[in-house]
Amino acid sequence: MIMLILYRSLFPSKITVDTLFHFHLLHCEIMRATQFHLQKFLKLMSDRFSLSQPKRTISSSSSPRLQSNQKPPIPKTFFKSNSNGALVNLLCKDKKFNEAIEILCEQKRLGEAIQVLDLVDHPNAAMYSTLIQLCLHQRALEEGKRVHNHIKLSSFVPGIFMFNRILDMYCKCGSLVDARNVFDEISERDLCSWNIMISGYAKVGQIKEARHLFDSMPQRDHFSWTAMISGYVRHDRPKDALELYRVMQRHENLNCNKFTVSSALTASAAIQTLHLGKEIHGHILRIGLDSDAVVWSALSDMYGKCGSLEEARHIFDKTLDRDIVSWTAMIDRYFEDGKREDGLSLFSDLLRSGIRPNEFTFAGVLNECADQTAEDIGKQVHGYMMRVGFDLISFAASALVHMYAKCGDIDNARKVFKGMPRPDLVSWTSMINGYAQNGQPHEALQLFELLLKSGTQPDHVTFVGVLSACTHAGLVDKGLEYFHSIKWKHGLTHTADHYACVIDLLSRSGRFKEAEDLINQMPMKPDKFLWASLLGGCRIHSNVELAKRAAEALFVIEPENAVTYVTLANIYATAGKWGEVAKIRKIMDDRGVLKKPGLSWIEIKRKVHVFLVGDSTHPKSREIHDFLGELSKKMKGEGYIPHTDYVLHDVEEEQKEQNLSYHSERLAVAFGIIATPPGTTIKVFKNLRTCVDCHTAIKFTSKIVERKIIVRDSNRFHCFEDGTCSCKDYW
DNA sequence: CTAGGGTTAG
Repeated sequence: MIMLILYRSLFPSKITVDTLFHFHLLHCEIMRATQFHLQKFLKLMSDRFSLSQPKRTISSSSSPRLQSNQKPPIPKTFFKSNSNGALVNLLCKDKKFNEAIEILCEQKRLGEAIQVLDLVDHPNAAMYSTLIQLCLHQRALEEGKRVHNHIKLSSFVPGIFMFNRILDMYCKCGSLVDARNVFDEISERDLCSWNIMISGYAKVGQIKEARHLFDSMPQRDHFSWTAMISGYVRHDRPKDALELYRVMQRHENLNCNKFTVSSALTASAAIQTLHLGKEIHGHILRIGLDSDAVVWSALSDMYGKCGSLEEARHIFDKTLDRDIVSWTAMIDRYFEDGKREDGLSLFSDLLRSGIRPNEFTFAGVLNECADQTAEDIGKQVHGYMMRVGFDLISFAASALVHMYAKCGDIDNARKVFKGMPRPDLVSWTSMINGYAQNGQPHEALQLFELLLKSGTQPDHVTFVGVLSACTHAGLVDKGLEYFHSIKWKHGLTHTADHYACVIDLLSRSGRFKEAEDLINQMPMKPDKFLWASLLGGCRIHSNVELAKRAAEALFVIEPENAVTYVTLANIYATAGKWGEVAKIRKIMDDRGVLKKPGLSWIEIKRKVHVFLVGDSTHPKSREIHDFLGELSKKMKGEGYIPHTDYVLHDVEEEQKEQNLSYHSERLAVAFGIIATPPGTTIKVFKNLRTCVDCHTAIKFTSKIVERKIIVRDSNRFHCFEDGTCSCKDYW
């Protein structure tokens, strides 16, 4: 339609192949253009053609000339023609550089926008301003420096306004050194310059410098105070923040505003002091700031963190102009408090309210799904996100990857990941971890190599995934290589997690000497994860002496954890040291250590079925046990020998006296098989680690019933297929 | 849109 109108108005009497061709080109441009740009484009085109209108009427009789004179000027493409390329080219040809820069900046094409600068003889404040703004927004330090240098070399003399913008840009890009240089260069700093500098320092945690400037500045306004207060809050110094807040209140000429009170509220939430928060709440009511959505959010945050969730909800319900942030905060508050149902129900209220959830909302709900391995809900959220649209470069996208990976749906995780134009480090890490946990350690390592090639800098969390992939793949030396590369190649510091991973790696393969050496020379105290890994390794290789050392360390760190006692007892039992076994039993009784009951669950037709060990409460219990009895016979026929040599079972409270008592995962798997059509993949979740016997039994089961069976235990995913498990018996 | 607050994963 637009094409037709444009065409008629410009070429009322003539259609030639050439003009049609041009219109085809224009059409392509228009189709790519956004609504906003379309208007600009049309205006530009009509300006152009109205100028040459007289010629057009004359030439309507002689078509050849019309074509040569009237050709819409489509110059050689200087700028990428992916969208609005021709428009930008036209604008540049017309020397409308301002507009060209504006359009490129709006499309976040920073590099090209800076290129335009080089075409301009005398760039003006507007151009620089737009560019600096975008650099600031994109946190593009290098580009920002380029523009800054351009300004320095040009004839343009920046005013204080421009200086402050540059200052802010450097601060936001995290380059406080550059910012400080600019700050020191400015001859006539205004209050704003000081405030930008202070908040720059405060934001990155250089509180000392911030405070120094704050103390030495000629005069302060509420911006200065608030910047300082929020700096303290952000960097874990809530007490200093509240102290400053109190001092500020004593200055009568200073008004607390919504920014100040929200920071103060965050501070009292951080030290979990309800009465202080209530005091500030009173203050807020007195000065009438209670209608602000952000203040509300801080208020509800404070009440939530100080243990008054109902009060938080009460305030939430009373707030009239709740924005999406308030909703998100309230929903997440429920999740934090373990109230998944309340959180989800508020989320569905939100969907009904018509307010569009943002990336944070999606991320919050998806992360909850990931924690709960609620893939079903996660998928629904994903579907909703597809309908309303979401940014593929956002928390939400990486939360999706995380959710699928955590739920063991590695295919969907990969699909989302592949769809991301520029996956962030968190997505890479989730994906690597996902592969590692889902029995695809080689894919995990391949992906890590891809990450390095992409130029993204891995961090300490990424290496946890990499090291655990090596562990799962049994690649001990490769793992050690990666471990050392953390320091010498990537300049990162080893964390306790890295040490725990390497100890896991070494002790699983029985290289205890190296493991001990490493423990003795590590710079921090070994944590419980490290000792637990070591203990696990000792169990595999029956290393009684070292197991004792590891267990003793664990008894100090977490005396209440039954797993340690049970594992140690098992190691003693395997070594035939029954006296020691009895001792441990006694210690457990004396200390009142209770074993965590093992439970497994399976979701079928949106209903979750939970099983305890030896459970017979399920309505289909009879069928389940009958099925397991039949299965047991077939398994024995195939060569299955039950593992009953462990006196104290791994982690579950159970006596394996008769075959009638099955571990919860066996029951869940059995139920899955009888409740679904042949061939359906069974997916079972378990809160504890699965035991050797069940692991073997499920391997047989997968072969006998010809099903893919996925069991996610507390450690990892096991994917059983045709008699083997993806973990290759290494877990 | 010259400075400031709340949600923030692996």
